[in-house]
Amino acid sequence: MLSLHDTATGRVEALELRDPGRVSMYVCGPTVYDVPHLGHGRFSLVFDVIRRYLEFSGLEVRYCSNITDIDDKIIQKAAAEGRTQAEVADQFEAVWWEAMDALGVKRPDDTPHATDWVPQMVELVADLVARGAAYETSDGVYLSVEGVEGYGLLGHQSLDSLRSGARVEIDEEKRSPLDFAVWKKVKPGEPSWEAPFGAGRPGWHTECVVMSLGLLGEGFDLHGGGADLAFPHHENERAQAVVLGRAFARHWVHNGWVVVEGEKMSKSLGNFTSLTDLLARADARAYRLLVLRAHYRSPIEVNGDSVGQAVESLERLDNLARRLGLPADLAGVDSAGAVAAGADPDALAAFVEAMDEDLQTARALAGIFDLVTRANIAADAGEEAEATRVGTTVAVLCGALGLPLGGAPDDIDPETAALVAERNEARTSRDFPRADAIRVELEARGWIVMDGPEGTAIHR
RNA sequence: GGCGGCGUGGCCGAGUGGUUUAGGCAGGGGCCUGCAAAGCCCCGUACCCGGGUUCGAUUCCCGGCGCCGCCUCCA
Repeated sequence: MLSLHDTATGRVEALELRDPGRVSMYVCGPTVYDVPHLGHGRFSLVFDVIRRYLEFSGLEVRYCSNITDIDDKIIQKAAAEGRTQAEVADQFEAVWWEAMDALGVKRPDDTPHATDWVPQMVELVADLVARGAAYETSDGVYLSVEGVEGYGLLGHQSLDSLRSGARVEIDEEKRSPLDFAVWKKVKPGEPSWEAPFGAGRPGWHTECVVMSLGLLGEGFDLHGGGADLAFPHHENERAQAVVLGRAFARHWVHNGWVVVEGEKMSKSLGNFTSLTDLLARADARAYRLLVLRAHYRSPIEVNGDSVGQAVESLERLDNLARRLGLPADLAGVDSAGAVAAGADPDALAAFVEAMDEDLQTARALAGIFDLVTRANIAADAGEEAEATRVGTTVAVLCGALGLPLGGAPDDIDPETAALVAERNEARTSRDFPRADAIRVELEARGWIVMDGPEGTAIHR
């Protein structure tokens, strides 16, 4: 069974499930006000890999990830561009899914939108007020964190130290600077919903409590997101659930940053790269490989060099697939089916061991590359059955990680095919100057030429 | 100020109290090849600094130095 580092306890813990055999996970999705950046790509890939690995392990997974489609930034953007909040949100949500599809991130089972859950949020806020845990001010409704048991669990801070370090601006009406808005009263020109405590819109921290509990139920298994969401976002979600006496996430998982020259990548620093740009420039699998190569909680450096290195190492995988004619995608195969599909049981066990231990994808990947070497050795020796067996293992394990293999045969136009045939003739008749000239010609047309015992093969 | 993380060979990036090595990329040498490409083999004597624990530390402890993050509705 998979163990993961739990932000709440600070330790690696076995994932103990609410319902044996079934996993419910909620991952905080994007606020759709702009194109996604590399950080969004990383968390999506990390949790996609967790999800896929759980499925590979034979568990039934319900994966839920929200779209925040009402928020200050969306409203600001809409106002600046003379559009509605919904238009802005729709536009960037479309961009989001396009990027996710390109990355090979499986679609979540549920993609709740905040604006579809407002009545439930109003109900929750009313409940918080009725319990005396939240109070109304002139601009909204705030949750009082003072009485919340265990507040600071995810931030690993006591209430006192949080209070002393608080950098939020002073709001005279708030009882504590740490209190957060569960409802924001409408300002002129803003979209709003009716509520007993005044028209307005929900605070960010409220949507995820309502939607996660609403879709996955109390005590769902895993709640995740980027490391900066642990505090205050997740802390505040948890605070609401605690006040309501509702069991919340059993495990908390957060992934590390994408960094640029050692610094956290963020929009405020202006050092972010859009995911869309990266995907336009490089094989999307390269980013997944880059993410898998590092531990999910470590920072990763993403730049032209590191992406380039990943692209090169992808070649090694694709070359094997091409050589052995491996299937591109065995993603549907789980660990039980892997051996039946022809995978090596020992390699499979090593993979599972690495992954189970807090998702050591780097170690798992190293194992896969060792298999690539083994498969090539077997193929060199003419041991076809062994080569296929080991190669199939590579395909299965890559499939488990959501990393499809390339190397599928390319369509070759008739003119190029004629050149290849001519080159084969030239080589057979040992007319090497002619053969070399044709190779140059083929390469100029973007083909990679490989001569084998059975003649010339070309790809890409 | 509080809390947390990191510092590994040319680069990216794992891991471990000690035998033989993470892995990838790049580089050098060799095999194979008509020549290449791909593939295979070998190589460069890596663990920020100073103490301590230990038979032995890159790995544990303490202290430095450097870098980074969270404490703001940033993934």
